[in-house]
Amino acid sequence: MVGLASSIERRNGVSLWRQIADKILQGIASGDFAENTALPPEIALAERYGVNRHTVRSAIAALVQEGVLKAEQGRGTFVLSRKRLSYPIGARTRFSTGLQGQTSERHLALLSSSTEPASRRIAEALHIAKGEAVIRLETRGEADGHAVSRATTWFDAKRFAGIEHAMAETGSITASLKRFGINDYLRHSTVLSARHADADDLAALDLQPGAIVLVTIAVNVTLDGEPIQFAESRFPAERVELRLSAGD
Amino acid sequence: MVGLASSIERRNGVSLWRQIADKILQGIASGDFAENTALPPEIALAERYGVNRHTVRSAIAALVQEGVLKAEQGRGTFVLSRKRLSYPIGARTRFSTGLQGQTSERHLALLSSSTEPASRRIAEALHIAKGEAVIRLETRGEADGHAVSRATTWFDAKRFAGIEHAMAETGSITASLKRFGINDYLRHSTVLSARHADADDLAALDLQPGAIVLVTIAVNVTLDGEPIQFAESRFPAERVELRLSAGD
DNA sequence: TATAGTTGTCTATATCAATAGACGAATTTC
DNA sequence: GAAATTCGTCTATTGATATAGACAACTATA
Repeated sequence: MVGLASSIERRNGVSLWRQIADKILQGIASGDFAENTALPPEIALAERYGVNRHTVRSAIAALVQEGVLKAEQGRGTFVLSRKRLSYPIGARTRFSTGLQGQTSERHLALLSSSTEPASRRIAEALHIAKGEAVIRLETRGEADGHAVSRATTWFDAKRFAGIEHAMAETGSITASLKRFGINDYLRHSTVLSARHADADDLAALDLQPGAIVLVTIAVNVTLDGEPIQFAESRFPAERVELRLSAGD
Repeated sequence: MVGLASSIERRNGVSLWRQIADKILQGIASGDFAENTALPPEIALAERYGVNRHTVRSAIAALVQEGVLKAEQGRGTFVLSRKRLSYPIGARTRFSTGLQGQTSERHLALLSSSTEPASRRIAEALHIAKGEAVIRLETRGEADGHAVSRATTWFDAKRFAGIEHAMAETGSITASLKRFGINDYLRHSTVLSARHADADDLAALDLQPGAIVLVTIAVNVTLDGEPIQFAESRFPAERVELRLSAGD
């Protein structure tokens, strides 16, 4: 659709094979390379991108490793089906319900939890004093066995004492908050950015180095506007897109 | 704030010096390295990231080239001030008003325009038949002389004939739509993703290769819900963050 | 079965990326 | 003025990246 010719840059800190791999991923996302069909042969790709066949092979090898492509000697290299999940963000953003219909199974896995003093930023967001105790949860969102998010969440430790146990049992923030008398809550604000995945993201989200993560920083509030949760979530850009609904 | 130890990955298609450069940028964004102060000396940075001093120097050289840092022999390397713009997205998303208060000057520059048949995707979004003529505008958002967005926008050619001239004159979508009797409009939907900048983005947004762009795909509608505009916008992640307001 | 088309493997070469060490040049501090 | 600190430049070495060419292995098709 947009289809602006975007060529390859050299000597820029990003190796050619990774740039080619990214272009192939883009091509799959944009529909240039259809799923379950063969990619153009290596020689054609090399010509198309103006690089050597071996460089294309390096890119393909990386994508085979990532599970995006499957190479078959003598036949061709095939695009495996891999749809991006579309994660809705709005006033009623919730992990599980947001992915309904796109996956058969999803839940939040609690990786670890701890209690720590609130940093200035978290204290401001939660309307508590700096240094007050907050509970920090490290979670991974999983859908059909694939990691789709990696989040760090903070709650006021006084008000939500023991929420880590509720999370571990239920695998759901919404269900855990119900135990503290909160039957409904709203997304107050979301700030969005993107960066390269760091080592923690790579491990938790099963990504290859150089991958991009979408980062959201959000505050959830009760219906009265009282802040209850501060969270930073990372989504693998190659597997997830964020859908913002106006009327939500 | 989150402060998870994120170390450096080797042999991954992204060179160490670019990874270090990205980490320094992150450090500036997160406040670890304050603006208008000196960075830790090269040897300290090399130790901190576990690489050779020369590798750190390569990273610094790239950031000096980008205008983020300034090195002074004998004194140190200094962080120049460069705050991320915070671009609000909601039902009333508009380029100019959204940045009010953060910049003294901003406008949309029209790079080029053309008329073309609507692709399936654009036809669906604008509720017209596939192949109908649409006007395509290529624009660059500028704030205080810096490029902050690069967008491709489509309008129904029948209804908005000549809108490219209005855009060129006014430098504003909102003002241009007024000439066609549209005094107000709403953001109907936004889909958000991220990827590495392509060659066109690099040139238009004055980025270094390897940079990340945030991508939004949006549909604007009249108050009656009639779609009038389809747009794909790219924002440099290192200079812009997107702020999503729930009540907007 | 023969041929064309495609991926897989091998060798060789040139350039880039990263490390290592030494020393020069400019600035600040004592 | 001397010393310490810090950035700038140079040489050398190693491993990763990229190109080039040749040929083997496998598949599909005429």
